[in-house]
Amino acid sequence: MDGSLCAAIGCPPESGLCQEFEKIAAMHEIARGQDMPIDPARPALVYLASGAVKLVGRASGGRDQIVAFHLQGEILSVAGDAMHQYRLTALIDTMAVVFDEADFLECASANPAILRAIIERTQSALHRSRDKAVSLGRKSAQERVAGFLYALAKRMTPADNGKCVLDLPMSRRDIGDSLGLTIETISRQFSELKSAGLIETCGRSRVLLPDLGALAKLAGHLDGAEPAIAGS
Amino acid sequence: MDGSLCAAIGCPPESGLCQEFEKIAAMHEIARGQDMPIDPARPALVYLASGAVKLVGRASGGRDQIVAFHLQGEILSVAGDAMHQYRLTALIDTMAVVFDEADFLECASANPAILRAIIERTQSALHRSRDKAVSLGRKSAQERVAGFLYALAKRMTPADNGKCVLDLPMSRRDIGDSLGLTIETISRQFSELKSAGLIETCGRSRVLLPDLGALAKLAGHLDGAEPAIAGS
DNA sequence: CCCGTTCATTGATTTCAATCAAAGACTTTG
DNA sequence: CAAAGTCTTTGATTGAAATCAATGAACGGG
Repeated sequence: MDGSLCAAIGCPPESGLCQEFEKIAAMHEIARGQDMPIDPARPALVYLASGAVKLVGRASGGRDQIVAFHLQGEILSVAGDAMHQYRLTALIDTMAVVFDEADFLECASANPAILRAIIERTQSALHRSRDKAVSLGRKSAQERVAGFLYALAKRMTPADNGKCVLDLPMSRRDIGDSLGLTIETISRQFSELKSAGLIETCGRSRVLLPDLGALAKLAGHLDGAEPAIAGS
Repeated sequence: MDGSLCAAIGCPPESGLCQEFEKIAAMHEIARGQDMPIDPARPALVYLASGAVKLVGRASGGRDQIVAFHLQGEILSVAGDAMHQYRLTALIDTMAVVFDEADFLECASANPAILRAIIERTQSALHRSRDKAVSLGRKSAQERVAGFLYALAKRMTPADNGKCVLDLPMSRRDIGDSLGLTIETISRQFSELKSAGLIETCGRSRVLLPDLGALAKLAGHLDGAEPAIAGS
């Protein structure tokens, strides 16, 4: 391993714990577009040393739903006993370290800092998943696309609040699979946002967002009190 | 407190840790239909000593999406910094113990067993949330309703595999808000399932499921290999 | 540099669930 | 037990996104 896992989870290098983890770790080099082998019987923890992946759930009929994107340095948990079947696919060439969850936790038991790091990351994933559920369950195509671009901007360029430029690391299909929409709908929404002056595109992946605030508003998020209705 | 929290998270009664937790705990008695006060600025951990709650996310325009149901004995984490606004509403009279998350983890740091219990519960919630995302994003109304009933049956009567009787603890509106559908659509799907002989209803809440296997099939879950298409 | 492939856009039509509207069933309460 | 209210069911219509179909733009290998 390269030690970046230890840095990521706050494991002190001098503790010798890294050597312990190394014993139970399985390294996987996954080329862009390839799936990571997952044993459904054994819950796994995956650390992304480099690269980026999508976690995809599949319903019958080949309908795919991307449940999360994960980037370099993140840790994710993959279930054993879920209703649906999941696979982890590399968006770009990726180096992943896979642990059997039980083994990892056994190993980490001595170190509360690591356990707390896992808790924190799992909770972030949970909270993002909940937000996704709200979007998927209750929002229009336009709101979902606007929210997607807004969230991506916030995640990739946290500082800039007015405008920003994005290089989308995923295809229209991936965006559709993430938002529960078809590629055609994604395309149409991009066109509408363009007409509305809220985005400009350049090639397939380059997007300019001139007014992040307006985008957030379109996303239909409820931040702050809902305007009161007169008489109620 | 009543000690059930310690039992739930595996905290040894003789350790004196329960007394520590008691210091940072806030008890809340919430009547059916009432919201639990949540401070959006402070992430919280909530233990349900008794009762049942729904965690509801709200988009603009008053559109509600139930993100999870939680029952007696469960622990849930409520975010501070989410895209949407969430509230925790009691389905029945509920006794909840609320902790500031940071305080709780500080207190639990000495005890890896507690941290592992939190990890396990958070991961279960995450995995269920992912399954929900797949349903919300890619499934028809019929599949969602069938899947809902199937999952509820599995959760409430884990032993019986053939048929079972449910007493729905939530209204049609709650089911709709959980599945991203309207009450009318829920009602229509119930009627269709009735005609198909897959459910029988008795009053508002009593439901008989004579064929759990057929229900699972209708739910569109992908368990096992997808049937190969000839020539591909 | 050009051709071929893949990916994205645009248009026409269909479909599923939302919405609008009304009637019927179950509870609760006086 | 009756009345009031809430929750549920059913029906008619609308609407947003899926699907079907074709064109057009970007990338990559020869």
